[in-house]
Amino acid sequence: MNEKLTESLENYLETIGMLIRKNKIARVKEISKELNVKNSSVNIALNVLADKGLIIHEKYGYVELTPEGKKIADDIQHKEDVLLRFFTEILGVDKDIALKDACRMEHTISDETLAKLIFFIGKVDKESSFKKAIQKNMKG
Amino acid sequence: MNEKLTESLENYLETIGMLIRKNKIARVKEISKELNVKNSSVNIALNVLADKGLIIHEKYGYVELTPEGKKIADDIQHKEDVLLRFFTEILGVDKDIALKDACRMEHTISDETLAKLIFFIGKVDKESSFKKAIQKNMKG
DNA sequence: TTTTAATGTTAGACTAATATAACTTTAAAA
DNA sequence: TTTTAAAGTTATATTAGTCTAACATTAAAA
Repeated sequence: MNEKLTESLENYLETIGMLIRKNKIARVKEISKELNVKNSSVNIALNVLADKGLIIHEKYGYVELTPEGKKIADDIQHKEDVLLRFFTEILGVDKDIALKDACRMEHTISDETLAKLIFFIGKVDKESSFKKAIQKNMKG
Repeated sequence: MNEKLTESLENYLETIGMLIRKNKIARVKEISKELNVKNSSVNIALNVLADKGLIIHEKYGYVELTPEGKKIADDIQHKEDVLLRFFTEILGVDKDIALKDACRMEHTISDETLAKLIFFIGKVDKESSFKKAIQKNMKG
């Protein structure tokens, strides 16, 4: 059951989650626009995700996430958020570039490394001396 | 000419570079062993890389990198090294996990983010108070 | 020098992800 | 209520990367 998804399928799930958050509903057209693919490609991916029990998609209807699908979508979104924060707030990477990097790396970072990274960001936030040292150091 | 390589082709180049560094020569068998693929898969990839002018491979002979191929191989290896150092030395990730993560992320990190990361690691190394703060903070 | 094991190559098949083009359904405008 | 444009679907094709199985070459052992 817990087969690792491909990067492509993870992106579909994440996008569906984002659209539902933003618009309440997710439609094929919106997904294809977001991912820069054709409706036909979306349809094929949706069939695969439905087979895996991660979405519900009735013909010509909206796309919904099952609880399991939502869990995965949220997990990937969380990884993106953490990476984005690290790149922008600590490394000082330009926001657009940081987002692109986060969107690609979110599929490959391990849970262990993610946990360490979250811990690191937390420490930086909580301890002002540490934060100042970083900001001072990353400017020059 | 400067078409972006696929992750798979990048891995082949990087592996060829590593084998030449380690053994002076790179052979199909060694590449397939390293990447956990079959010889036939290696052969197909080598044909593609040769077409792109990144390797030289005469039938039944060793595999060599062209200057352009070596440049790409070194570049990817460098990205891996930087990521590995960050994960192990600063985040404190277990070495095996850190290496796996680095090997996947080396294909997606941008030059901009890499540069910032190198700068960050350099600062941590040079300023002992900063380093101490990080080590102290990452233990707990 | 011949035989044979190891290595390398080629042909053909499969999977995943995409596209185009033709067709269907839905829903909004006339 | 009918027409039509937008959205969704299906069929078919292509590309990249892999595999297995059959075949070829090399080099080492007999």
